[in-house]
Amino acid sequence: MQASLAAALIPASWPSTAPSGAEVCMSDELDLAGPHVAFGRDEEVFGEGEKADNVYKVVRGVVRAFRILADGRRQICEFYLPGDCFGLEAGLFYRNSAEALTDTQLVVVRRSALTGTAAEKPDLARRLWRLAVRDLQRSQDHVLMLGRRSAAERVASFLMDLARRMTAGAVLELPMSRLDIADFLGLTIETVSRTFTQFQESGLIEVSACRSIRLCDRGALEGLCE
Amino acid sequence: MQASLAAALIPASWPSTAPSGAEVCMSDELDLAGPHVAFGRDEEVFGEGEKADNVYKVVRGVVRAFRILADGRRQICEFYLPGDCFGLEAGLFYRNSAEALTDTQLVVVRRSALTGTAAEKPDLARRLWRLAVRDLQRSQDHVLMLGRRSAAERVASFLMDLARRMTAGAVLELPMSRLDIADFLGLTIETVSRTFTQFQESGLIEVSACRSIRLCDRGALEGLCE
DNA sequence: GCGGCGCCTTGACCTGCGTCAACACGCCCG
DNA sequence: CGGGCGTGTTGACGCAGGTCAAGGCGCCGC
Repeated sequence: MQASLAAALIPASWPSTAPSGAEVCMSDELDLAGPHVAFGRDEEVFGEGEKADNVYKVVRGVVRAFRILADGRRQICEFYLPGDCFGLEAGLFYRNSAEALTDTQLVVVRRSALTGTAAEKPDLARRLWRLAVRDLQRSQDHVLMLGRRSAAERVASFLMDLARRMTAGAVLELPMSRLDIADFLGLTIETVSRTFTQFQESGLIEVSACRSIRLCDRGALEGLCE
Repeated sequence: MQASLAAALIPASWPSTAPSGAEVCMSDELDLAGPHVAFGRDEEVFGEGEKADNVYKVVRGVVRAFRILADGRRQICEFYLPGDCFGLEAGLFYRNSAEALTDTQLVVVRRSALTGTAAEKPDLARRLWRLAVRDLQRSQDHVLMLGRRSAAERVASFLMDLARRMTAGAVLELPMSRLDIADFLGLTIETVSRTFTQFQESGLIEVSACRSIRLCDRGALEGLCE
């Protein structure tokens, strides 16, 4: 795909022992610098089981990470938005597949460049760790949602999470299809669609184009997230 | 709960750049040394939202980590078995609660002892990272299971995972109740119970006492895990 | 021994979501 | 302009798993 990459690592100041502000601050824990690589709509970035040689950071566009069962059932684990890093594995191989949702630009860095310098740069090592822990927290939120929430609650959580991460104004532009949403939420497209219209009938949202959602009653939506 | 703790960190050799053997090797990535603390059945180790001052490692017994929704719905994120570490957070606070299932002994280490030395010990930093990444992988497996698998598949996966981690012989001694299993698998106790009897009727397992499960047909069980 | 309490199982019934199918609405291309 | 295709919506129906309720079984204390 892409040949050898010169990767520079830009360190930044880091609080030593005490962790910084309580919760998830999504952006820029890991400042990767390297060549930008473009991926087209639905293009594979890497596949499950491939050798995990590269680490990525989204510059523009959106990426889905997912796993597929033998019979074709798909579960999307995460959507990566601009600023998010992904592809850093503990083992030799990628455990998920990753595809661009839309035309996407990624920074690509050789994994060896990271793990190599991590030994000398404690700062970097700590960041890698925090990156992983934050992903873990998001994944555990996902577990809670899939295990114990109703369809309506899942859709509401999804919209609010996306709105927060995309720092949208009143109107949220969904970068993904109903199928992607369904596969993220452990539902079917029909249920997602019905939930949207049901939200619209209740005045929680307004679906102008099917990818443009106006969040009319954020309070009620928050309420559904618990 | 427990007073000030002297914590020693025992380093161990670590391959530098290349990651070791492909997949999850559960044990002893983090060698924590410190005082042992005992917890009784259903005793809380820490609660969601508390200050995350300690890190734990299971010596004996089992711990559940979980989150509870406002209306009481509970989702267990993970069971920690002997050798597993838990409670290491990126933020200031625990994001899950943790309770001992049975009488349990834990090694307790001050978090500051870890994060402090991590800066000087790249080895340790790398281990912290791998620990987090492995938890992440387990959590993503969990997501796949909750999002896309049937009740029977979930129960089968659960049994096989537990059998592997507990290195059981033919008979698996469940350390947890049906309710715990249900809350881990996103099901109800009734469904878990029915699935067990259905497995028994199909000859996959044999339930001698209700916590003792003989795995009669591992092949078939594996088949259900995909 | 016996009553009470946890935990588990089982049955009958219900419902939220999946399944299947039809149709609507762009959008592209001829 | 019209047909085809991809995507989304809607409706009718079915079913996996939830809910509710009853009862069994082991264990403990008296």
